This record gives sequence, C-alpha cells and structure tokens, in this order.
Amino acid sequence: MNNQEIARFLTEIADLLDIKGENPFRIRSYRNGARTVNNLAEDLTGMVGEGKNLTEIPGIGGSLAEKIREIVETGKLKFLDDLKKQLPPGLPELLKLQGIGPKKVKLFYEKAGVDSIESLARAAESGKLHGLDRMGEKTEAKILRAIENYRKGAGRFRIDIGFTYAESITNYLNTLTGLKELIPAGSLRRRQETIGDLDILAICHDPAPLMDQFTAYDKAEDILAHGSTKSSLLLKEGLQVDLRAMDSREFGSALLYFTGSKAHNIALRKRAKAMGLKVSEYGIFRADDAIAGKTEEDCYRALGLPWIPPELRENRGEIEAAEKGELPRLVDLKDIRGDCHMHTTASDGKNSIEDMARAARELGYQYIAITEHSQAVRIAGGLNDKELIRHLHRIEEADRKVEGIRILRGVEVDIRGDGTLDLKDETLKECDVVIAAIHSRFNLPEKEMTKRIIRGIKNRQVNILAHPTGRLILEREPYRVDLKEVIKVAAGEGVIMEINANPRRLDLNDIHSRMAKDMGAKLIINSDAHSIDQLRLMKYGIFTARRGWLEQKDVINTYPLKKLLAILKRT
DNA sequence: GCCGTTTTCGGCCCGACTGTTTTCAGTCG
Repeated sequence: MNNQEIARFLTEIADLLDIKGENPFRIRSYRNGARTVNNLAEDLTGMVGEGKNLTEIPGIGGSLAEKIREIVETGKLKFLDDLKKQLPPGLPELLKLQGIGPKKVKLFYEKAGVDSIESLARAAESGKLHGLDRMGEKTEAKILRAIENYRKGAGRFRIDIGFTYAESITNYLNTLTGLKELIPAGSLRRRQETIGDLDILAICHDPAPLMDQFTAYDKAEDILAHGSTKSSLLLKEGLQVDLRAMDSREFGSALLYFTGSKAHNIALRKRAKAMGLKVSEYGIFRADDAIAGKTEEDCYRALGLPWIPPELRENRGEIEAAEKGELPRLVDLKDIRGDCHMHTTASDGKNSIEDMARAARELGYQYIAITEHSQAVRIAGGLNDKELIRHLHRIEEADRKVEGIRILRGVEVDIRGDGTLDLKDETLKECDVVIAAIHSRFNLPEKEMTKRIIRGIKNRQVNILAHPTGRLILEREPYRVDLKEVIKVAAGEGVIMEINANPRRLDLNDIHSRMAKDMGAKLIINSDAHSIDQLRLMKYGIFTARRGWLEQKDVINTYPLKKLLAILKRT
C-alpha cells in the first residue's frame, strides 16, 4: 500500500461526506490529510510497521492516524465501507464535472434520482432539472457541456507541454496595447512536473479589451467564464486557461496569490491572521490599510518572512524554514558545469560524439560523459563488451579533437533481472563514468526489485543510478521498489542518485530528491540527451532539484571536473 | 477532524463569476 493509494481512501471519504452535507471543516481535514499523505516522502506503510506516531505529521490527528493504520494493516477501511453503503457508487464521479459541487450532486440525487454521469446527462437532456432549486435552462446547458468536456478526458499535462501552450497564448495576447505584463503563474511558475491548468496574470489599467481578446482565442473549445477582471477558457486539447487582470500596485500580492500553491497561500493567510493582518490578491492589509502589495518581497516582508522561491511554495516546511532563516540557496541552471548521461549514434542517439561535445561546449559546460546503452537494450542498439571498448577509443579520439571541453568515457549499463550487470567488470573498469539502470522486467515484486537494484549498485564499478524509479510521467507508473532502502545503500556506498532531466521522466522526482539529500546521498542532474537539442532539457531537472530543496553542493555536476572525478572514484 | 505565542473550546483563507435571485448560494481556484 503506497501513500498515493492511502490518500485516495481519504479523498473518497471527503467526497462522500461532502455530498452528504457534513461539517465542511471535518471534510477539509480529510482533504488536507490526503494532500499531506500525497506529499509525504516517507512511506506510511513502513512508518506503521515501525510503530511510529503518525499524529506527529502536521494535519494528521488521532482519528486520521487510526484510519491510516487500519488501511495499512487490513487494506480496507470499515468507516469508508459503511459510508459507501449509504450512497450510490456513481455519485463521487459527478464532483469531477466543471461547475458541479457537492450541493448540486445532493440536490440531483435526492430530487431527480440522479446517481451517475449517464443519468445526469439524461436528466439534463429531458429538462428534468430545471424547476429544482435555483436551476434554470442555462445551468442545464452548462451541465451538458461539462459532461461533454469531461468525457473528452482532459486531465493533466507535462510541464514542457504547459510551457508550449503558455507561450502561444501569451504571444497571442501580447499583441494588445496597454498591457504591461503577462506572466504565467500557478503550477507552471512553481515548476511542478505536471500542470492541471494554466494561470496567467495580466497587469494592465483597462482589463475589458483584454478579456474580450482572450475569450476570442481561436484555439478555445469553450468559454467557461467571461468576467470583467477574470475569464477562463477550455482549449481544444482539454487544458483550462485562467486569465486574471490586476493593477500594477497589486502586482506582488496578485503574483503571490496566483502562483500558489493553495496550501502555501492558506498557510500564509493563517499566519497573517495571527499577526492581525489580512492577505488577499489585492495586498496585505492592517484593518483597511494596504501595508504591502507592490512586490512579492514586500508581501513576505510584511509577514516577517524573506522571499520564498516559487518552487518551494507547497507548504512542505518552507514557511517554517523561512522564519528561521534556513531556506536553502537553491541550485541554479548556471551552476551546472557538465552533463554525464547522453547517447550518440553509436546506440540510439541522433548525433555524433563530436557534435554532442560541441553543443555542450556552447552551453558553457566543462565536461560531458558519453554513455551508450549496453547490449541488453537491443532495441536501443546497446553495445557489448568488445563494442564498448572500441567505442571508448572513439570517445578518446573525439576528446583530443574537440577543444575546450573534456569528454569522459562512460556507459549506461543495464542491471539485469538478477541484479548482475550487463557488461564485465574489466570492461566497466575502463570507463570514467558508469551509470547503472533498469530497462526491462519492470514488474518484479517490490522486495525482489529492491534487492536487484541494490545488488546492481553494490558493484564497485557503478557510479550513478539512473532514473531510479523508471516512471514515465502520465504514461507509466514507477516500478515497485523500496526507494528508501536503495538510497540508504547508495548514500553508504557513494553511489550518486540521478535526477533524469527529461520532462517525460523527472526521475527522481522532487520529493524523492529531497529525501535523498536528507539521507546524505549526493545527486546528479543529467539530460539523458539523445540529440544535441535535448541537452537543453537540463533545465527541467533543475526545476525538480529546486523543488526538492537541493543546493549547489548537493549536485555533483556543479563541481569542477577534478572534484567530480574524485567523487566518482569508489575505493 | 485538527489545532493552540490570547485558546483543550471554538475557531477553521479570501474573493470572482455564474445563474438564479430581488440579496445570494454554489463553485472554483
């Protein structure tokens, strides 16, 4: 039972209590609990097993702790089962429809017998809904559109896709005059690995023409709202875009508000309240006097805090750290001095060694490592022992040929099903950088997978564990592995944990990167580039590292070459 | 249901938009 599965139990309870019309604060506790559990680095199943006191986790009290223990120990929860018996199973799904909340679900169920999306659609089509409390024809039409949009199955988008949409929509709006600034905020500004919607903040005096231009966007499928300072669109691809116009006097508080996260903002507002202040997107107020709002720095200062980088704003301890002056100095793209994971035409890459080296030199790097696949990854043109030795010579030649950058001899060797490596130790000894990784047999049981990886990295030739969980964002779940055990071994043995910067992977993720740091492991951010263009994916790895609270010293490819080589050497 | 630098009881973030209303409830972020 992993934390995400446990969180789903709590969310389900919250949804059902919501529809029943229970105390909203009680419901909020379950939702907060679910969010906390989702964000937790440590595995709850393990914590329960070790008899740890779960109520020490903020937001988890006695009642939630007891329920979590029951879920972990029995795989189910009587409280939830009882709750489910009281309502039809199709009701919670209705909450996912845009514009439908618990009150409407309750109303439709009790007064119109609606118990699923299908029956809601039938009721709306046949006009059974208007006539109910505060229900008219427009609402009926809106519900049908919401169902249609939901069935198209929008969902979340990878951050790199989010940037593309943000760029095209800001380009479109930027043609307007009188617009001072246009800033994508929200989860994109926090550099979350996926985004659920796009929040754009506009600074201007006269918002009306902007709202009109925005809602006329030709890539929009549906206009969800068109107000005087705020409008929302649904793009054809299913992404929702919110635009909010504010005045420049409110720039800081508005940006703070629209960057989120919601949990961070709520925590700030609580803090403000305790100080006798009030926070909104319009500023920070003492009684009716605005005491801050022009910049984010002002706003944080008014709350007695230093500015907090957007990547940290998740209410994962950043406010407490800020208060104590213990915020990390986050690693930055310009700290990066090299890239130690990339492929060339020798396996499944698109460019030559020399091309990759020159492109990396353009980025200002001092070194790279060329790391082809090993033979087990046949589909990617993996090399066997003999081929790799020959290839290492070619790397040496390229290193002599290309001035101004050091090209290290590397390999990405497969960890086989039994935990042995796919190439001989004496071959690996010839490399400067040995990356170990898994590319097959993803569905081993957790214990076996953990043992396999640990055996792999215990091989003294291995320097780096690449994409340690094997996930592909929105495509493939991580494999089942006890990451804590793996990191413990890596930290003890001096094996470096990779943050794979490809936006499809981002593996390790933010939470696990922070866990690795806290457990004393070193990390490296690699592009895993398969072409010269992909070297630029490094920035996504930086985003993840920053969200994981990493500083320059935690990331070894910020080190000069000599120091890097010293760290890679396992004695 | 959670929580405590006024609190172990009594609070719990704040405001825009919509659609239905004659002053506001519901939803969303």
